[in-house]
Amino acid sequence: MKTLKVPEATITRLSVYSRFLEQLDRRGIVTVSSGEIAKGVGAGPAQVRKDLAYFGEFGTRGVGYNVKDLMRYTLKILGIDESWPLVLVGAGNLGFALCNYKGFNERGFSVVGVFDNDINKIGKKILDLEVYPLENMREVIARHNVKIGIIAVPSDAAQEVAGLMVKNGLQAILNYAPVAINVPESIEIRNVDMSVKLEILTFNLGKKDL
Amino acid sequence: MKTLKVPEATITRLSVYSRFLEQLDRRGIVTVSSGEIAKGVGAGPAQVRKDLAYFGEFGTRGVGYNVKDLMRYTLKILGIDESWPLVLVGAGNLGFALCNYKGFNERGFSVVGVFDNDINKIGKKILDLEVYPLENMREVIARHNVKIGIIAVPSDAAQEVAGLMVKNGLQAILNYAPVAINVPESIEIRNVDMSVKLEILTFNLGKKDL
DNA sequence: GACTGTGAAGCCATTCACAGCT
DNA sequence: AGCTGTGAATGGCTTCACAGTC
Repeated sequence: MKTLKVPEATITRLSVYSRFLEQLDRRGIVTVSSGEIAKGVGAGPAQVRKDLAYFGEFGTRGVGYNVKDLMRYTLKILGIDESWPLVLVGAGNLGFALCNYKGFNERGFSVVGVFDNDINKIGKKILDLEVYPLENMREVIARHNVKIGIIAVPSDAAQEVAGLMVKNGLQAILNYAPVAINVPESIEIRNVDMSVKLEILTFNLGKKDL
Repeated sequence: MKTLKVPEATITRLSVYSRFLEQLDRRGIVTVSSGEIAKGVGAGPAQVRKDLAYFGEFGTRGVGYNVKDLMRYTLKILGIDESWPLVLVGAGNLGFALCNYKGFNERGFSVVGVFDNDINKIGKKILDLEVYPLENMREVIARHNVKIGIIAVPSDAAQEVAGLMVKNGLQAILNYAPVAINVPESIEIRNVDMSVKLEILTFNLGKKDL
């Protein structure tokens, strides 16, 4: 195993393989081949093997991969073999939904603090979490040792919130506001644009009536 | 302008450019250069020009692009110069949030029907929309001439729902269930995996403590 | 015989660099 | 002079094909 730069596309697929393996495991399946994984997630068999090869040799030639083991390896690689506390800023519809989203919990994420600067939202409850003013963020981050923040505020507030997150010591940000954000090099940041995939669909539908 | 195959990455960026141009337009900015767009969305200037070049020549050499015109072109290319009705299956947390998500409306999408097979959810209201049983989907699709469906149900129900959507005449599906779905070649389908980007963050955070 | 792991080849997207226009 | 549009060069991801192993 050599450690070269891993393509982000590989990480993305690894996350998908990982969930697929969990399904197989739940169904009691013990062994799986790269071809079966490929079919299950919509990729090529060589792609699956190449992706895994970035991190080691997990299979047995002539046999395949042990489902439970490979599942654990993928979780380990992705860094979700332990749980991650999150803070979330923006208690609007989207923020509310993200807090309640079970898929995060299933993958080891849990929102431990929700913040907003809207006086009407502060004090409201989301499940068992109370919405706090932004001033409380620093304390919650310290108490739970939070590293990742989620931005779910309108575009015009996103940069300011990001700055605050960095100042409060967060190391990674997931930004749901459809706007580019500036943060120091050392901060990991990814944008989630909710409508991009819909627009890929409309683009492709449009091509068809030519 | 030659019509070669457009990379999906280009469409993705086009969607982002488009939103950035809307912001500029709202701020009253008339002209913009590829470099300014690049800076605003976090890309390279050559990338911006190359992406646009797939669809025509929209700029003026020595000057740049007219913001309003380019904005309209991008919307047209993406197919969202007119509005798209959507149906959504799954009235859980995620479905609820997607229905209420303003970002979709701002880009010309509107959910015209919400469906679920859970007797406890049927009849509930999401804004002014009532949750209907799946049997009503066909009629709503026909009445509003819907082409795109959103799946927001648990993984184990996703394939079945997709089949029903295809049977009812939908041409494109956006799948929020973290599972691969089989549909005929002619159907456009994209998966949205909510936790992938979080896992990219945890992967990258993990690499740092080596 | 079956399936993994991997160097090499092929392919596609991004970046460069400059001609062309205003 | 400044910025676009684009062929050429680069770089990187994916696919192929086969040697290696069970």
